Amino acid sequence: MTRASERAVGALRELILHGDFPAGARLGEVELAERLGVSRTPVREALARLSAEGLVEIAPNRGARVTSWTVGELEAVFELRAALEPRLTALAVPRAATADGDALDDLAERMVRVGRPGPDQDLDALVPLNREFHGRLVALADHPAMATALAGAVHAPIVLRNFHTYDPASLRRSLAHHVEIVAALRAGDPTWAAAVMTAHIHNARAVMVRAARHAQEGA
Amino acid sequence: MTRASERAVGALRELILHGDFPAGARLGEVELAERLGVSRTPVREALARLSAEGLVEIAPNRGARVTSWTVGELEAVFELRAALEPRLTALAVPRAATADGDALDDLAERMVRVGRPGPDQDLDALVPLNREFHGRLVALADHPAMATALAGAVHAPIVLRNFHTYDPASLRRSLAHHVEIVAALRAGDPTWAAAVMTAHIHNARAVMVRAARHAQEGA
DNA sequence: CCAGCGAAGATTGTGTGCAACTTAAGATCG
DNA sequence: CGATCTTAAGTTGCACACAATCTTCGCTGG
Repeated sequence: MTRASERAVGALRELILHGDFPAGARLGEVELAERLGVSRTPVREALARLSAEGLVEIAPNRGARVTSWTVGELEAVFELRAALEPRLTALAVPRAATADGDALDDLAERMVRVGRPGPDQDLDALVPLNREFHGRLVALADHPAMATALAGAVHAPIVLRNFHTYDPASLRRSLAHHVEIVAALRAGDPTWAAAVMTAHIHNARAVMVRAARHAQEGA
Repeated sequence: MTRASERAVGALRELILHGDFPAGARLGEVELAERLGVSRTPVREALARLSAEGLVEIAPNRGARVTSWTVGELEAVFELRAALEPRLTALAVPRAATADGDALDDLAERMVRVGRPGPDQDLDALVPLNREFHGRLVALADHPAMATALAGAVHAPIVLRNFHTYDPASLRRSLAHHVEIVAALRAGDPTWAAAVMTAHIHNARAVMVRAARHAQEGA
């Protein structure tokens, strides 16, 4: 059997990312321990690790909560992504083999199909595909320092259930960016790829900030 | 009394940064527990947190070791710093009050005095001053996302006991950079400050990479 | 002599009990 | 009636014990 703390980390991360625990929700240790079928010890370790990832916040003697983001913090996260992810994309270009391009192309195409308005549209299916796309790109860059620095930042938009907040034009742009990044990668042009990634992130930033502002005022 | 795990994190971080545990050294839990006067539980938590900071590496069922850096990883860390720290510096400029400029000026001047060749030179004294200087700049930027992303990277050079590896010309440049950054900050010019910070990091990178190469070949 | 195997020792992973702290409700006093 | 103190319930922090895993050393066989 795999390690209990390992399972706890994965399970809890999925629960949070999937929205079972909304932002700000309290994460009691005994509650999680029962739910995950382990004792409090691995739960504590899982919370500590997710805290390092930025998914939960731990207040001493007061327990853990799912991280909640102010508009300002959300903008800050996108600034960080804008600083790092284009660089990683550029690094990935010369390292990509043909097969990597094929895999990314497949992902980008599937996202376009699933994201296109109509009866087949499934915005929830976009989330894992998007994670996979960006994850593969980061892996190709083969730059652990930047990858870990980025890791804490990428979860924030996901927690906000992002694709439902995209307006049609922004969503179309976002999906087109993926396709264009693959094209730039296949053309072996890191500057092109990085530029599209920059645009991609700024587009996402605009969507998320608008949504967060709206949610904040609406509440 | 303050929390045991908190003390353990701080104490262990200082021990590693101070060089009591060389890179690659094994960190047995019972050994640390006895040394720090706590039980294994807070030690494990401390190791987990320092692992998130990048100071130690944990292998499942095989314990923790002080992170050791290959030349390639070291270069990667400096790439990350080059991507983030100039931005943070630029952000810090408009937020700095006169008192902040004074404090940074004081630090920069003390570093110049302590770093100047002669009987008063004390390269070990530079380490905490340098940490404080960069730390204050990061704090001024008031950008938690970037700050935490950077946190893991800044330790690496310190672990390598850096200032002893500087040749006189590079050291002089490095100390001059600090002074110039303060000047740019006082002039309210973020572009200037960011540019000097970029140069500062590239200068450090050249020194560290050369030293790491030398150490690797010498061993 | 070397490779592979096996058992003992050591170390990490997990469960559980108790102490310390936080928090919220109720009582007491102004 | 409102504010503050008290108290009790619940939760986290820590220590310790046991289980699982890894490592090392010795042994056997080729």
